[in-house]
Amino acid sequence: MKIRKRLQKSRNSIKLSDVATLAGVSTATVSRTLNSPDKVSKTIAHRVREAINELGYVPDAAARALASRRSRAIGALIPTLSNPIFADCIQSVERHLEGHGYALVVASTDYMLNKELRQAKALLEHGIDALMLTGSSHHADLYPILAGRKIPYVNTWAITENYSHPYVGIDNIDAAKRLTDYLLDLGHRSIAVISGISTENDRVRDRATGVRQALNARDRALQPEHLIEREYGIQQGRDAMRLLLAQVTLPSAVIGGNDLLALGALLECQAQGLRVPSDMSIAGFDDLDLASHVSPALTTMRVPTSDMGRLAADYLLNRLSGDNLKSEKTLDVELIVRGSTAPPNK
Amino acid sequence: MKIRKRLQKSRNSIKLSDVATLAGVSTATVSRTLNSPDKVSKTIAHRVREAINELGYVPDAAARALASRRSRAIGALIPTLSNPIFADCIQSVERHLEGHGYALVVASTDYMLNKELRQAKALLEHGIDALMLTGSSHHADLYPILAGRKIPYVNTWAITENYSHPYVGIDNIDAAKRLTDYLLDLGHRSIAVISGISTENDRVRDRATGVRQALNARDRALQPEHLIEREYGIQQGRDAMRLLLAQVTLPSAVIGGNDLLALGALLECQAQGLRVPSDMSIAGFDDLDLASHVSPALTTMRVPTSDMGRLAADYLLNRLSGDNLKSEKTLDVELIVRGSTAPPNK
DNA sequence: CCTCAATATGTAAGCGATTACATATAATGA
DNA sequence: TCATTATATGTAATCGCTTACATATTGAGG
Repeated sequence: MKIRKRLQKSRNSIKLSDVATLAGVSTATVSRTLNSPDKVSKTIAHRVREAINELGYVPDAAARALASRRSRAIGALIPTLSNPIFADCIQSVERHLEGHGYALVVASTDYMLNKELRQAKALLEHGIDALMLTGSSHHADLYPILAGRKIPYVNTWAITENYSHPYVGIDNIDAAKRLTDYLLDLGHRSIAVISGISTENDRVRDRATGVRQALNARDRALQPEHLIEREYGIQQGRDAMRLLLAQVTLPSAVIGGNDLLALGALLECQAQGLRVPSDMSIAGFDDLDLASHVSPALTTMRVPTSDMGRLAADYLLNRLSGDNLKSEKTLDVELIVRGSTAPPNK
Repeated sequence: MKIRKRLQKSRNSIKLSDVATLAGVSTATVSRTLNSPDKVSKTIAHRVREAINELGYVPDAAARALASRRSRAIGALIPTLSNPIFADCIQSVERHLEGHGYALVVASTDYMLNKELRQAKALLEHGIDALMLTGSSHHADLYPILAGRKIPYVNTWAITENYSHPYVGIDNIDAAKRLTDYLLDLGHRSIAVISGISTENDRVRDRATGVRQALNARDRALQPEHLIEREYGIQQGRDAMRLLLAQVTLPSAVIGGNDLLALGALLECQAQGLRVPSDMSIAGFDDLDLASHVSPALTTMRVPTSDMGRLAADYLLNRLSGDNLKSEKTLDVELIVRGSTAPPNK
């Protein structure tokens, strides 16, 4: 008589059938007490639960996933956790998923669509039930793959052209337009932008577009030399500002693609003896914690980072529990006026 | 004749046996080409790979996990992603796992050991192969559970007493001691600490301990009223500094439990007209990006956040691929002296 | 009492891989 | 040339659950 030896782990370990035996019921009943308690009588359910406790039974995720075809895990694709707005957003997602028994699998794209696709595939192979994406423009293969596997997904941080895909995001164009309008209303006529890297990044592009549209609406234009792209970071903001300040025609206001770039710009101005906001107005994006504490405090567009995470998570959870609704949630972005902006010096 | 209807997802979907049929080989061979290519002849492997491509086959993670008993997912438990040092660390972990085909499941503990235990259980139920922990003191039930399931784990951000558990971390006591020594060497005699919340947080406690030890070594003591605990945050740092400045005996130097607290302290000093560092020296912990850009730039202890993530990930990956080595890696913390500290005013 | 529907369990067939063991084939050495 | 090993495949038994369908039980209505 030969006995197959399996890996150690499985031995010893208590399985559902052990619980069933101890409770004197069938495996189906144990499974039901766990997954749809309403289908089991009080008395039996109680007995089963006692058996579970006595044995310290823990269900096997893989077996459960295989049989039920749901892994109870949700994937999130973000550019990088090193950007605090994404970290905060993901934190919010995790908090909400956790409460619903879902695990969060994160993967980062480094702002590259190719990597996004690769990571998406990896997440799918690892077995996620739904996927949260960043931005609205993706690799051409992405949506088809998701559709093929019928994986619910949602875009975040941006809205979707034609509302063709579910999203929970902000209107970056409009936000940038409003910020620019605010500066124009203050009297600024020459506005520069220190932008994030626009390559493969629709949010960044939209923000630049918004600035352009606002300027054009008043018969102005964004001068090519007044648009500088840099990776998000304080140092990069400083570098960019240095370039701007070295130009022949100085802007009177600068919009940072995010608060870090804006802060860098602010610091560089101060380092060069310019006074903010009297000599130079500076505005940012995101309203990081920082923004309100620097001096002068940063005028910025506040983005509801946590709300976005929560709503995106909620949407996916709803999809997974059957609701087949679409989601087209545009969240409000709030202009926070602080000390770093003022009318220009005449 | 009755045909069982299964959920939709499974139909249509291509499975390993389909590949086997198309390639004209057995399922075992397909599985082998995927998992141990060296055991398959070139020609057959090639044929199998062609079949895979032609069908667009993607392995089913759940089935694979059930049969092989490994999910190819690793869990990470951190206090919160909202603290950038953890976000950066996790980012680094993700980057390294990704390259090895492992997925990263994150869960946050909010600095609470109970929640840590709960989340650990949740992660285990979701089926992780290994677990990365934060800190070295955990709920009493945690290690036994991990041991029971033979799950490799590693502590981070701290070292383990008696080297009783694998870790990749820093010696917080020593780091705080060195920072304090530096201030003492500058001539400071009255040093205050704005600490994180020490409850259930060994890193925070260790740092306070380090300060105490350094002071005691020079026959000084940390005055109770000179130790203030606050959550990590700029505003909290300001609040704490305000309290300190309202006291009868002012310290001449303040150590922040992290850079945010230190920065808050710095800003509050400046807001109250104190000059840093001449009137008050301020030092932080972590060396966030910020620290070097504020003015005066922050003296701080640099913690190798990304290295920690990478090394922790590496250790776990090694464990999973068989190496049964222990890990007791104490990473170096570097004192970065900048403008926010100076000898005290006489 | 009896019928019929609703409710509570049980039975056992998958889910889609991995892998121990058996078998066939090729390579090696005497 | 033949026995003896490697090397390559195939066969089929799991892995630990979920769930469709069958069966048993209970209760309500007539």
